[in-house]
Amino acid sequence: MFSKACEYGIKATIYIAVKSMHQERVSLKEIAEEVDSPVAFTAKILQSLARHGIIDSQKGPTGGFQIQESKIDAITLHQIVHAIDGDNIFNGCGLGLKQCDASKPCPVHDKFVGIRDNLKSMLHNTSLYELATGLDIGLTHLKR
Amino acid sequence: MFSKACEYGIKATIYIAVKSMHQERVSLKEIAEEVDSPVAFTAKILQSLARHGIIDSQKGPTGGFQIQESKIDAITLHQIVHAIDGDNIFNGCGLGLKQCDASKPCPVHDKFVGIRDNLKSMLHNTSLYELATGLDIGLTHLKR
DNA sequence: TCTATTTAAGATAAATTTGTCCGAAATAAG
DNA sequence: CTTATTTCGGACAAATTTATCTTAAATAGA
Ligand code: FES
Ligand code: FES
Repeated sequence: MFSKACEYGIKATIYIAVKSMHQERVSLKEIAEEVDSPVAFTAKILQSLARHGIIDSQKGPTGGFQIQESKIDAITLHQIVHAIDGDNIFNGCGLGLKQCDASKPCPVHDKFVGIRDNLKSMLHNTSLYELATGLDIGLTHLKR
Repeated sequence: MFSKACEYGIKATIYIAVKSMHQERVSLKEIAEEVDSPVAFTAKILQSLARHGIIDSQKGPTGGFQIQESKIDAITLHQIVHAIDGDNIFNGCGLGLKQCDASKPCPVHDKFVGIRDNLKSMLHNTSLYELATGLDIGLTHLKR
């Protein structure tokens, strides 16, 4: 469904959000540890998220990653997924046709569009805040 | 969403079904042409579908692929996807945790399970027959 | 200023997926 | 039986994704 990069990116962002809500900056090493992801690969993903303006990064001792508390509420899963995996999952044809278009639909178009739109609106309606809160109060987990 | 192999496999199966409904066997070459897929790769996928008992193959001159007409109605998209992509998409965690389990859910579990179940039931409820019919009467297309 | 620490960036490598090639096996037809 | 045609099977190759390594840049603190 999502790429590994996206899975790691989502988990990392949620973890950073939890820490940010407690006014703590967090290091790459800690993130990779808590998220169960390869350190250097995670670094790449976080760099990309930083360039997309979703997270902030700070170099040097006491450096690390954080998210402005005021933004946590406004960031959606959609933004994260879009930043990492692009928009093919949101607009692409389920059978890989170059263009998904109801005027020349593939055999699964009608059935597929519903699922795709479901996913899209779920991601749009899910805020980083609620995901981080669930994790913070121990309702959900990042490893298993 | 689906792998390339799965996309090709679905399109090929639908095309074979259309031909089979007209009592015609169809060659690999024709399938790859009509489905816009690489010939040799398509051969691999069709071999796999044949081993899974979803399609029949026949070697030699006048050989090719076909589907028993009586089965077309009973074959579902789910069977095809499951044969090629396995069941990770149906049961796997959206964030890649080793096990998706409501008793130790990942942050997106509750939201994700709905989407995943939607997809699953859509694939279960979509028969090869209806997809092939749509294509046969020119309502849908395999290339673009 | 110097050092230690942490992220940035680019090159490189490993793993997986996608795609190709070629000889073998089956089989229809002359 | 021989030949032409078609799928089968395994090895091989290319492309993409995932993961690592190394050096540079920033920066906090001694
Ligand atoms: S054309 Fe294939 S999903 Fe729309
Ligand atoms: S645990 Fe992640 S989707 Fe169920």
